[in-house]
Amino acid sequence: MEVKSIFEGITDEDVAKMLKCFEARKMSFKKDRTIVTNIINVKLIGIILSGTANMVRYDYNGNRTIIEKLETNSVFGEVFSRVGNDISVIATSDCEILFIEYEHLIKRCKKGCIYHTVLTDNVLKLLSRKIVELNERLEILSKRSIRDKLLSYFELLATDNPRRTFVLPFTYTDLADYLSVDRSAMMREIKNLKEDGFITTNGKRITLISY
Amino acid sequence: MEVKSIFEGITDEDVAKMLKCFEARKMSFKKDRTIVTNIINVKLIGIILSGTANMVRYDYNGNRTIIEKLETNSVFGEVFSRVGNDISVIATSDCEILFIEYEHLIKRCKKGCIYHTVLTDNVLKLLSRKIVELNERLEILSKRSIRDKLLSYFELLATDNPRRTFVLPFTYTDLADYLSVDRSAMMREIKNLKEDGFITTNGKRITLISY
DNA sequence: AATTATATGTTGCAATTGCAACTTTTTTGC
DNA sequence: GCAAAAAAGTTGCAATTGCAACATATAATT
Repeated sequence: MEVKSIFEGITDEDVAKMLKCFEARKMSFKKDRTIVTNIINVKLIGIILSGTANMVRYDYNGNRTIIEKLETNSVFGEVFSRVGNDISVIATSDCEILFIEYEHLIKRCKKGCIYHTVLTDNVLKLLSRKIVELNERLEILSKRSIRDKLLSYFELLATDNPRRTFVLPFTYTDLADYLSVDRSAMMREIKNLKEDGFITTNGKRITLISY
Repeated sequence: MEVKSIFEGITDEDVAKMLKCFEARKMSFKKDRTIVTNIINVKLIGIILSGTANMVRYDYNGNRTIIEKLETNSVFGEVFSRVGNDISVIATSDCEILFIEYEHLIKRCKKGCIYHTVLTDNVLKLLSRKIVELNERLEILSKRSIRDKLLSYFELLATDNPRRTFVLPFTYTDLADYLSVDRSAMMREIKNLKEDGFITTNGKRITLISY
């Protein structure tokens, strides 16, 4: 998840110049405050300089879906994340956000911003990475049972850890909203997975058991 | 869905030059043949020059998921579509596919391919568009009932049509695999939607009823 | 430290879904 | 135009899920 900044490979000095040219604006948000709503047609993108946030949607039944966890250097906005009129980004800790117009990022400007090529390459990589993440998410949501959703998400988290253990990046309540399932049904299924010997848990530390 | 070619804005002559430089390869596939399997770590991308294909996955239960419908000018490959070891692209009609190494698309080459900037912009747009599509898909799959999945997919298809009518781009069998639900349960729910006055159908032509 | 709020854990029950096993209709290939 | 294959349409039934309504544990706030 170590998202690199879109300014990777550009000196601080040059970044500062570009930001000025881009008319970038920095804003601060307290925990639990709404950073943006109704992302549709907003041509701004936001970069999280510090803090964390969730991108969420509430449907007409009042069900919350956590669309995406955003961390430092994460980027959000219409192009990067979502079209739709019911999406919000909510700070889950105190945040500093940098807003830039998307067009600036990809269009070469007339002024002296010579690093647009580097920037474009970085944006390309970021978009590719986003696509990979979205596909991972899709693979999980396309599973037909809560059990399979949990197992494929856990599998993803355990990847690259030989001990097949990991710490949930969510509360269990949030996990249910991330997997789009009922919380109590999910808890029941986690209990079943433990009883059936698929996992062991210790709070948010979960270990996948292999035979 | 009108996907523009990644070579949009470049003359045929120059495209031909670039393809040579890229060592692009054109291949033909008959209907129902497998175009690629196990996309993981394949740094090639494929462009559909003619015909249609589905990107599919079979899970260990034998359930098929249609990840994506691919049409003329659609692009697929690890960066554009999916990491994973169980994905295939299957021709749904006779197809011509152009294979190019991804690196060529985004790296400026030493030879005389002067249109890399245009190409990069096109790839950027394509990736953005893909992200939008993936998010639409995610919104559908995150719905908790078959009814809501159907309704939000239908809503998407009816968008921009004042008559709120559209033709399913799928067979009903495929639609079930696209929504990741059981086919017979889906058919039952479609019947319920008709009885409850949400939709009318005539074969694959469906009309959403508004009050 | 006490109070409040939030998260975790449980369970009965009703509704929804998936599965299996069919029939009927439509499409495809010869 | 006929036979075979695929798709569409149905239904009973068992399994899974969501909902509601709790109890308990943990974290946050004053």
